[in-house]
Amino acid sequence: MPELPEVETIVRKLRDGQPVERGLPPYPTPVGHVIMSAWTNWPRAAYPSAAAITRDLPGHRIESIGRRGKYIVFTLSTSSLSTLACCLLIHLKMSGRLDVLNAESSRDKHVHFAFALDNGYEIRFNDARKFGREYLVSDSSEITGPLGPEPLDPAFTLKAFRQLIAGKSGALKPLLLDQTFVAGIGNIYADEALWRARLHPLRRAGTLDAGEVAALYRGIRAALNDGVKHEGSAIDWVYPEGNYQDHFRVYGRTDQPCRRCHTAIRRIVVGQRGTHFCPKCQRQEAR
DNA sequence: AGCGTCACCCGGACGC
DNA sequence: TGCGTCCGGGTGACGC
Repeated sequence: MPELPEVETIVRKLRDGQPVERGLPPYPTPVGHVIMSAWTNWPRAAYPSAAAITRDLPGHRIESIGRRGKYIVFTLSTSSLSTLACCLLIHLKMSGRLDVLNAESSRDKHVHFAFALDNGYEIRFNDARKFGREYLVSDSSEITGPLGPEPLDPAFTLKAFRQLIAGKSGALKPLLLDQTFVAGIGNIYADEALWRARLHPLRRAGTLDAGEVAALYRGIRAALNDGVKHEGSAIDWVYPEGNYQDHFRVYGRTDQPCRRCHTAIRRIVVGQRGTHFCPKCQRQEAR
């Protein structure tokens, strides 16, 4: 459920030393600090392996913290202890969160990966459902290479989007969820973008006219920008962060009135995913 | 290429 | 209260 806006919020707060959950104390930014040790008790989440990460992560300095799609990217530089530059990527998947806490404090039972810094703090990957993954690679593109463009990047123009969607023929909802098409959109923001564009989730990409392609482009950008503005969505106990859930137009609003036309929002399943839309203003047929 | 299906997990919701 | 069952989320693998 962390999608682009949630991951972006997490990255910004991590850089600034702000906790992900209200009530937890702030902490010094990890940027500039050297990793002293690494630990995991869930080897299958570690790429290339738990042994490689616990062996090779210590000694690196955290140069910067960024985001690509739904991946959190720690760019690591060399230090006196280590001579190879590399990247640590973390994908939170469903239930992951990152906490920065005093290394002496006891770890929650759902922490499966942690690394300690030279300032007494420890970055902890807390993941109740164990779907998350961490990757230590020399070049982040090894992991993020297949991803499509960043939808909020200035380079992601309407012209670029037209070229991107030109060869596509399948239904819009699965297309938006395809990270190699556009990076960072998940189930919530796909539904929200389609509502804004007035396009049915099962509409075929190849049937859109120029105006509808533009509407979809604007819908994607508006939904994601709005999500970032509200610091993401806190839709259950996993991510007690932003308040975008209070602004959902369709997601999770089954049987509630459409905010445009008051028709009851419908829920269908598309590609195993709950999909919410307004049956009146998101018509399936082409104009 | 695109689509369907399953697997990976487990906390929480729900029904009894 | 306790127990059983189902759900859902992102993604990769696999089969058609």
